[in-house]
Amino acid sequence: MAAPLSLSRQASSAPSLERFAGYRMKRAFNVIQSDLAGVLAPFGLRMLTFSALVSLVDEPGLTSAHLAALLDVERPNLVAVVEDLERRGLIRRVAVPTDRRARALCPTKAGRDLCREALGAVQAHEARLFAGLDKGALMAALDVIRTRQG
Amino acid sequence: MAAPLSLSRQASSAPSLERFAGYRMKRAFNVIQSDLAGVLAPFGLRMLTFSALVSLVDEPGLTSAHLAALLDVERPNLVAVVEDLERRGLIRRVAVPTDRRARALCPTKAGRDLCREALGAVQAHEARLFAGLDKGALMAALDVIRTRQG
DNA sequence: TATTGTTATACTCTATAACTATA
DNA sequence: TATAGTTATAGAGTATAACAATA
Repeated sequence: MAAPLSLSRQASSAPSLERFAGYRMKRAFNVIQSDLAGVLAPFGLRMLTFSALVSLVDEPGLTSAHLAALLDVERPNLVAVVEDLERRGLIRRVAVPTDRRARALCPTKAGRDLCREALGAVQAHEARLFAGLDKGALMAALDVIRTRQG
Repeated sequence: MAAPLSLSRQASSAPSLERFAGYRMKRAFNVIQSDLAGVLAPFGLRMLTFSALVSLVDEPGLTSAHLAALLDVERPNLVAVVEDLERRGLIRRVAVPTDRRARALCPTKAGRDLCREALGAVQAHEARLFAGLDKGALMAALDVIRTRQG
């Protein structure tokens, strides 16, 4: 595939777009995301469902609202996720004695088991993806960016 | 907002999710993306439109298919983008003598001007966002990830 | 046969508005 | 009033299938 017209004024070896970390990040994140989707698919999990399950195994009893705040998504987006997890017997919705509106989300044994397996697969995936890279430094940089809204 | 049930078995100070670079990257990228959208909005540009315009200023005469390959998106997704850019007089579609199917996409003076202004705003934004960080190292790491599909 | 640009379409992700039942 | 969970909905973003014109 050659360029149809040679209108380029220079052999611009450093395209402007590539000078933006935001652009490179988007491209890198696309790779990670589609890769990760492939890793999670065999478990019947998508990224948000996986994140929710892991969070609930870490902190059993969270409500939907707490979970939404933790994962930084809006509450309505968790409805389908929680329903999916419950329908598959991975979590239970437990009545909260002190607040009849709320439902504590608790992982079942099956949920904890699936979570452990999926975590292992994701860990293996990241080990491959970040081999040779300073993952700690990368994560630290990402955290700085994350807390720099505005 | 206190946890409704104290079912947590431990004061798990390092949540499993946070151990994944993919998760941190998603969160960091969300910040960058919404931030960047705010920077580009005053110019009437969205991320993909901005990327397309910058690419065309860098390499005038690219066809839609070339642009799609360059930006790693499917061709149909550029139709609306190119139409938008042309309707606003930022690019022109020039007939290609050697291939009557293709149309060379060429930025106009207005397009180059808007591109320069938007590039400046995005650069300023990134300077703020990455202040104190080793942007070069971060970009290098992102590139390694990007080329590590599968 | 293959490719360009295009249409139509669909799916994912995620946000807002508004309802209900509680608080 | 405010909050928890939910419904309905909408808007990005992006992908696939298929078509007409051209190669």
